[in-house]
Amino acid sequence: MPELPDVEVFRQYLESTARNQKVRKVDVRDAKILKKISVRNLRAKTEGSPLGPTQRRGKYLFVSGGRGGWLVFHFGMTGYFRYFGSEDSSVEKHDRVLFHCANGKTLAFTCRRKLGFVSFTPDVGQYIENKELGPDALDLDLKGFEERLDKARGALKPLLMNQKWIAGIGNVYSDEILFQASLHPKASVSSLDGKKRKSLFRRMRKVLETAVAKKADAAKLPRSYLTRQRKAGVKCPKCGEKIRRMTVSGRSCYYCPGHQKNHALT
DNA sequence: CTAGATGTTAAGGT
DNA sequence: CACCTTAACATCTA
Repeated sequence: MPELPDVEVFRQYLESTARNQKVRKVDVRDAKILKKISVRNLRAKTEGSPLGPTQRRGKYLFVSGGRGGWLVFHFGMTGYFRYFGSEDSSVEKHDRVLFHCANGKTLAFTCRRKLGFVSFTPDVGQYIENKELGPDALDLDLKGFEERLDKARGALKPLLMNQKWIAGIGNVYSDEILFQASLHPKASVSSLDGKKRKSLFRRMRKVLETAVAKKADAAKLPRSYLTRQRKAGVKCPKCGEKIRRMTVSGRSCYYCPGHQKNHALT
């Protein structure tokens, strides 16, 4: 479920495992997972250098590959890292790129559906600019958030998921944030008064911080969280109403009709 | 067998 | 031009 909290956990995982390990050999098992770089070039840029430091912006993870620039990881819907020693584990079916390190261990970029990718950039700032990524959702203060709200229009859920507006929030956490803020996913930005705007910001931070602290594990989230049981028909942990499913901008959206009401008609 | 699943983005429409 | 929606991507599971 790679949204901001998941990617932050992947970042921390890499920092506590493969960080500073020199890459001995890069094994690209499926070249289609590479974006805008050839196998040959990736190897030339990465082999012989240590991994890290790391940097994250929204759902994008950047890992310094030494003097040549930065590895870029995007996890799509099913990506994650595995770090293993040849003894306790081995290569699995969906491992797409393997970073064999000098210490004998391997960092695998695993991605079942191949919607994620591995890329490379000489300049992180430039990469972010090209993608037009908005500020990281955990790197924005209330003032900055309100300034961006001033420029925004339309429904809240698609706005939260718009990576150019704010980076890191996806389908699951946008539902959770709106659930916690008691705002309807289709409520418009213009329907928010000052109090609701502030509440949305606070809940956004709280949800993302909590998710990171719980290692992005849905089962470990507080009982009051929608994400623990994100499906239609279950009882809302806040008000007891039945959780409902609807489609919002092409994605399935779960919400509680009991405490997330849309007062502004559209 | 079919529908749907956490993300991004190209393409088409308003 | 800006914004919104849909389809496509690849693969697995309910």
